[in-house]
Amino acid sequence: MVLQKRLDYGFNGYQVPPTPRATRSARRRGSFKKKVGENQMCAFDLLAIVAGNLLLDKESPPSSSDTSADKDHCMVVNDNVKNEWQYDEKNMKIQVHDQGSPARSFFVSELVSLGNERNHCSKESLYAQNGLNSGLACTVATSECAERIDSEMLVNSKSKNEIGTFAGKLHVGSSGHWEFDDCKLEHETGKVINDEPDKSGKVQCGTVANVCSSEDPVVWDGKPHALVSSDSSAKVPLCGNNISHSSYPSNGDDVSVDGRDDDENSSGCTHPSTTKEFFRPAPRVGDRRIRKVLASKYWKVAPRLNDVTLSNTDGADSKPLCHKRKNYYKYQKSERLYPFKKRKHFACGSQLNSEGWISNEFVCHSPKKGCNGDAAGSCSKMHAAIGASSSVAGQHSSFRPRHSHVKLRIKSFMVPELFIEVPESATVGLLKRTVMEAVTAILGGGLRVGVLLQGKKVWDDDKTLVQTGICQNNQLDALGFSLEPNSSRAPPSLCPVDSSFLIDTAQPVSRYPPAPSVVHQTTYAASPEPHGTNLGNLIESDHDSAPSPTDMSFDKSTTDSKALVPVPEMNIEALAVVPAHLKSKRSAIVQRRIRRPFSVAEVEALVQAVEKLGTGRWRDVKLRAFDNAKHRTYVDLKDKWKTLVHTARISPQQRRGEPVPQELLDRVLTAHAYWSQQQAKQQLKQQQPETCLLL
DNA sequence: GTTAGGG
DNA sequence: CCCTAAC
Repeated sequence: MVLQKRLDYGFNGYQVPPTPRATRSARRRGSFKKKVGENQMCAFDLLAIVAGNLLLDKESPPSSSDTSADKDHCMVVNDNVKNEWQYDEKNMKIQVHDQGSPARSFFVSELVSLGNERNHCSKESLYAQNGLNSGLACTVATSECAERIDSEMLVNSKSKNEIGTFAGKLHVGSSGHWEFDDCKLEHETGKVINDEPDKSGKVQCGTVANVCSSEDPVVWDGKPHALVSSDSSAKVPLCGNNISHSSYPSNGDDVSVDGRDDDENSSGCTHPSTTKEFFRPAPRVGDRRIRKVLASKYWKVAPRLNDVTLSNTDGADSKPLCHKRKNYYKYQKSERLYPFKKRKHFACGSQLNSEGWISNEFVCHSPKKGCNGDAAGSCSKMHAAIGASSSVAGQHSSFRPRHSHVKLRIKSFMVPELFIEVPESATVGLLKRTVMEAVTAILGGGLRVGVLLQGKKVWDDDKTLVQTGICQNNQLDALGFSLEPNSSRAPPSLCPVDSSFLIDTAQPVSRYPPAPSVVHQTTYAASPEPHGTNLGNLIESDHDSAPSPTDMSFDKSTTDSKALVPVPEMNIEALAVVPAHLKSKRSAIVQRRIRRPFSVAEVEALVQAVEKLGTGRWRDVKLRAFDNAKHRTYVDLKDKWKTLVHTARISPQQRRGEPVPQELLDRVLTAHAYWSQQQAKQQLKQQQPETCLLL
């Protein structure tokens, strides 16, 4: 049975994280200080800022809890915020009254919270093992909401597969930052704590973080909730890893950076989620209590190797972490997430449930039939609903009076279509996990933000908002953002998406030549040493990330006229399909590596190495020519040689992909023939003595 | 861990 | 690019 579902979160959108925060690295860079000034900010900056909400900073290792936080506690309870939130039902706002800072208001819609089953979190999930799966999104609930929440679900993180969702989105319409200084962590109790469970319409803020026990340590990655900050100041809202560390500059001028190194925290279950999501029960929604869930954690992918070491410098408690690390390596080795499998069953007729529920719909199985067309558009539906908001964040003007700021409010991001396949006998729990994995695959795949203006994609990152016209009010209405598979802009920890995808779809190939090969060729040309060279060194070590279109610098003369290009239909391939006939719960998540076509330079390097070393010594070839190309295994090289030989034998018309110079193909054939001959000779020599002995 | 070959 | 047998 194939289930196809499109997930809608809230208003078909990713949850907007209420609190833009800076990761430590971001704080180091001071990027959070960036403001959006229409006169100085270019499109790229805007992208970076938005992306900052979406992508986890790879460099930020999972942080531990802060001074006031007990390491062993998985639960973050923040009672600092209590009674400071005033929910304005009429306007669907939350007014924040903070000492020392002006009141801020947040648009609130629905709530999203995620309950993770504990064992899933700790044992079954690859993501968990990789620190991806950590805990709950925290929630802030009105008492009304709280009543609706199955307390068991929230309280007991061990519960089975409870994914409770209060779909919703949050609009943060302020420049303010939230600080949670007095968070306390409560071990093993994943309960939402309402400091003042009154029913007066006030909003309680309970933070549920990383619900897992210390025996099931999960590295909290500190991943911010995705999303969108409508913070008009547009400070890069990278998420701080630690709730207690989170110090969100409220004016962009001063950022307190906690110098503590969180990495030392090694006890399990450490990194509390800092996210808060405010919600109110969806009005007029009736009994829609549980909806889809997005946990912030899924916005982060595995940390880099050294990040994984996290916490572990003191050696204590290293065991679980080592375990985790091991898994992480495994994950690393298997490379990044990639669509689980090619879509053989494109959805023909997936529909959105108006409520955003997962409705299981049968999918037409027709393998090749033109479902592609339909599906192809789905990714482009990831566009964020955006509203130009002048109502929010008016405070900023006071900070930087010199520049007029562009104020944006991104209401939500839409989750792209998902295709899910589960056996009929699958349990609901499995279904939930499957969906979660699918979502994770997307989110974990790394996203970048595209900017659209009047339906057209703005490619030129260097243009200022003024130049692009984004700052104009009427244009703001036409401004949109899209989430797209990320590539180079993503931290390495984020899964790169097949570069060819970007090149093929999001980028007109003819106009913007694929960068990897460009890089290769230039580098290669730079050191035209003949034989004996380690060609691999000429090949950039890691082209995990192909430059995204936004990275490319073009001739200014051309970019000007092409700053706006039609939004290409996204390749549905970028979306994930979850095969749910899980052979085993673990292997279900193992994903195919992304396809990385060999560049001409790589082919040349390969040919040269094989000419020298011969076939059958792929490890040597790898070391010699591709030592720095981590993503090329010797098996890859062997396979490539295989295809090269095949390619050389077929007619040019039959060849596909980036054309390989005939000269190279000739060398391939020559070398292949030569080494085949050598091999035959070797075998003969070996057989000779044997036969002699036999005789 | 490598190699070879089928899928 | 994956998988796996064989070494």
